[in-house]
Amino acid sequence: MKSINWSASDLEAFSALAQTRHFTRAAERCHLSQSAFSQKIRRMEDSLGARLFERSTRQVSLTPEGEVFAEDVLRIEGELRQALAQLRDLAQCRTGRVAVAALPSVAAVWMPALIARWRALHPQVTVTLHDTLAHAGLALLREGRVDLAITAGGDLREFDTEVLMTEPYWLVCRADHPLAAREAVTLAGLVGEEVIHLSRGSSVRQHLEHVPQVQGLRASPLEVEHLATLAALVAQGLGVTLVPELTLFHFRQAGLAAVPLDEPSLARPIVLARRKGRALSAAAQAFQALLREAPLAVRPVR
Amino acid sequence: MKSINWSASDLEAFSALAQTRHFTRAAERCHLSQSAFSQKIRRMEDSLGARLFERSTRQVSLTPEGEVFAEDVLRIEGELRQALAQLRDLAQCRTGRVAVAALPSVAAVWMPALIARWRALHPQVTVTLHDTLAHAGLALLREGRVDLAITAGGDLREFDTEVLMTEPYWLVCRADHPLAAREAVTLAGLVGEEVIHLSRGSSVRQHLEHVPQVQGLRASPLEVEHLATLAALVAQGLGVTLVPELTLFHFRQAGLAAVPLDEPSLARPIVLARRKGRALSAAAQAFQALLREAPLAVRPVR
DNA sequence: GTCAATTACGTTCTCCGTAAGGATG
DNA sequence: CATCCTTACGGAGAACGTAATTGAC
Repeated sequence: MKSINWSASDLEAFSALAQTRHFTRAAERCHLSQSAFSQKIRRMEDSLGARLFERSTRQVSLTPEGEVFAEDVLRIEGELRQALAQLRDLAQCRTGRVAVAALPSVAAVWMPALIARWRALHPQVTVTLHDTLAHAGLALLREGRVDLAITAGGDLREFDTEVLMTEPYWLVCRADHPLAAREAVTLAGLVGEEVIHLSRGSSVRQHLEHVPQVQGLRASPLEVEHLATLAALVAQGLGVTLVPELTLFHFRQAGLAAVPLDEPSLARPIVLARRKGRALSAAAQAFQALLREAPLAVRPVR
Repeated sequence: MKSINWSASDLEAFSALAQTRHFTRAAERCHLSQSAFSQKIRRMEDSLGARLFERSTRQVSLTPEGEVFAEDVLRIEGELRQALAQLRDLAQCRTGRVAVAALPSVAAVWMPALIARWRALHPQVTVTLHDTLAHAGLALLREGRVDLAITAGGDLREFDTEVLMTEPYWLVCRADHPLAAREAVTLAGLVGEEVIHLSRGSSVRQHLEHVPQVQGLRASPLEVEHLATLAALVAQGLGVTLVPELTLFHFRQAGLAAVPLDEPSLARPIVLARRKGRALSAAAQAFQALLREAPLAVRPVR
């Protein structure tokens, strides 16, 4: 009546015998010798203090207790199998979900191709993309609503971070502007230009405000919330503007020109943030790996 | 990444660590050395190809995959425990049910005390008692509606049988009948008496019809279905009757007397019948054991 | 420096396979 | 007598414990 350590193979052996009602065939199904199989069943019965099978040398059948047990075992076996399979699938990114928050510019320029690659690699893993401003993205991360946040600047001390890429700025001006034809410009070359800024809530503006040389430029009294508006103002000839590379797609229109700003100090870091002390899911790890190689593939041109 | 044979102790170890988040304490809970415990967890992770826990030497926490698995494991562990417990309970007659069919006389005379003993021994095991005539009882047995049938005679070839007791017959007559005072009578001593029989459907009558000496007696033209009617007819002085011992309780009334019939050949066997080739449940086995000793305790007196 | 998890290594013990035994039709 | 389950016995490998090692705070 000694207690044994019930294992999946025990359950399997039991249900094989319950179904076949034949030791030899059940043993084959379990890839065991008939003798070992017999011992296995015997050990189970001993540990329970109950016969599970009624056997003569010619006939094997379940006892009433065995029948009750058979139902339970069949169910439990399936659940265990399913739990293990689910775990394997999660670990191998054959199923699961990953949620990412990204700045709108990142979401619009960088993510689409990346998500396309992701879907090719892991078609069964759901990706949820939140295109949010920096603050909102970090809030989602803090609450655990997303696994990863891609942001720029801000107070990131509560998170684990890594810089994915540093994003250069570009000058945007009218196509007929004297600077439009230049290969590159510097901040010094912008003295006298009227610069239209985004409003103070934007991460771009916050970044620019920390750069003394930008403070030295002439700021337009105009301040807008949206890049589309900014493009229209510049197109109208009301000034020029400075924007990070990833936002350039807003300015690809007739009448506007973009010129690289040759100011390494101004490049803004695009940061990947994770919750501190929290392990990433396998899917999130895989997505992160993709993020790390992706910047190499992204080179927006003028 | 080698596959292991998942056992109950593995699930237990996992859930212990998931709850305590501390290897040393979880190992204690599982009665394992901390080292063995650590290896156990490692083997599980290896076999899954997935980390279940995120550990530093100071901090242990579940990975996202581990959390998913934890829910499953907790449920499965409980179900396995419950299935094993239920089986043990069934085997030890700590729960369960047993159904018995018995002749009305057996049910009325023998069963009540026996069931009382049963309930003292196995209070949680439900007993269903069907007090049926022989034919109906065997039908219930054949259909598997009862585990055991207690009957007398009939065609029992399709069942496994054993004789529980052989029941002597008694003469029942008026108290003022000449034979009433006798210590015992024989069939020969009944010549000339008018004997009232039960109707041909009863097992008693069928049994008596196979005894030549009874055929030699003078049969009353009266035939009744019920023993109570029979008692009334005898009390009225319309004849005497022959009944098995277990039915005597119907005749314990003023004006009637019962005299042992000293005819071993007439004793009718009370038979316990089981379905052939079917194992009995533990509860049914225990009930059967009680039945086997019970006849010794039953000695109805005059 | 202490606490806690991992690694190393020798040992124990479970479990399996081969082979002999026994029961049943 | 053939089939099929059980018992006997020896061996391989899994799992455990002690002890040394590594790592974090």
